[in-house]
Amino acid sequence: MARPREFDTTEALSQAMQVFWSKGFKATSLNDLLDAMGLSKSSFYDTFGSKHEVFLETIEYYKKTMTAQFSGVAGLNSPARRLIESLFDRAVSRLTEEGGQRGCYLNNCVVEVALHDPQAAKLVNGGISLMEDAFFALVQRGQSEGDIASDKDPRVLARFLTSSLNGLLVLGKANPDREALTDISKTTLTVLG
Amino acid sequence: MARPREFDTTEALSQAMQVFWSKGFKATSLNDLLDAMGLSKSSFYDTFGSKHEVFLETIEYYKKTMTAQFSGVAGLNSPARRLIESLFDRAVSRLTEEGGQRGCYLNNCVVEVALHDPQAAKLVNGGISLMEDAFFALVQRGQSEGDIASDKDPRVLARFLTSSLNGLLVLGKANPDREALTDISKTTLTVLG
DNA sequence: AATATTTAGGACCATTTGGTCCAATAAGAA
DNA sequence: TTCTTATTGGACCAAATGGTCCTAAATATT
Repeated sequence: MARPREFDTTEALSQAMQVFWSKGFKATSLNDLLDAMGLSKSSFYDTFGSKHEVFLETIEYYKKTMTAQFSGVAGLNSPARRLIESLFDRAVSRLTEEGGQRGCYLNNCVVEVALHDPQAAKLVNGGISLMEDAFFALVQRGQSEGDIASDKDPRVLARFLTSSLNGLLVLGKANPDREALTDISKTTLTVLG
Repeated sequence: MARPREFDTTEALSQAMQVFWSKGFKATSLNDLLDAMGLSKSSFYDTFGSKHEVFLETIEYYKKTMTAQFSGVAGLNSPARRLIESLFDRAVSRLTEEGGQRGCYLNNCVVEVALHDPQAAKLVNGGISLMEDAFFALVQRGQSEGDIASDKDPRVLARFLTSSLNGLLVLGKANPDREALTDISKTTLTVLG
């Protein structure tokens, strides 16, 4: 029919997410977005509608990629307990790398907008549920593999792990002290039995 | 000498904090502040200098009041372990109350601003240290009272509790589900032995 | 070649932003 | 009473905000 789109929508979305992730929603200006996405104003509004709409889409996008990553990890043959440990290890490593203090995107979104942006809140909540569910599956597997105490409710453990990981990410954002973060991470994992 | 100040600086600061706490730094406009503080623009700038300066002052203010609260709690004769438990219980209660989802002010500040506002970051970090120290003192007391496992490093436990409380507050902000939060809280406390 | 549509770029918009400054007034201290 | 200072309120500011709209060029399909 006509001239096809020159840019990759998904790629643009991914770039938008990076900016929101680093600066937050409010602190990200339209120009920040256009620069990062490499779009003209017209293309931007034609394709995405508004700043807020892109924002919502980046949350969805994050959920998709995070889920993919998680189920990638969960699919490995390593014992589930090891996988859980490595998730925490990786969080600590990332936090102590240069520029690795952005934390979890969902986490950031919760804190900044959950109270005043019901649409975003709903999406973010869905994302956190996915996280919890991923932990749940891993915990169950760990229990059947004998590496995680079987007398504990896997749902409870999953919630605990989700909360702990978020706490770790916040604290690491505030102060990326490898020793302290490792302490926290190890202590958390002792709960698995 | 001359006409005395009509408003209470501390009270105004407290009101400013409430707004920042609810809306975040960026999303709080000057008018929001003036309304909440009950000040005219002139008084505001005469007394506080700028939006950013008030913001920094509210963090200091929060630290002061939080420390007072904490050491108030720590000074009670109840067993230290009970006090720790009640801190978590209270967090859960607050989160499940109507309008109680603002979380921890320091936590919010970390997430929104730590990466781009070094001054705020420093203050917030100090606040988190105070929190950790308060937990540290309580853990030590709990250990000497025999209610907390003595074979565990109190510093490590203090860090763990700080992280956990922050995680709890974030998750509660996202989804104030009493059952889930209680699960998390209880699981956290099992670590104390 | 004609048509359809995306592209970039910029003009344009009203609103809001944080902030300065001034004038009039109010009230305590000397 | 006089002096000093705080108060309010509003005029004023430049810059940035998110967003609309239009034009002209580019690029595909038919």
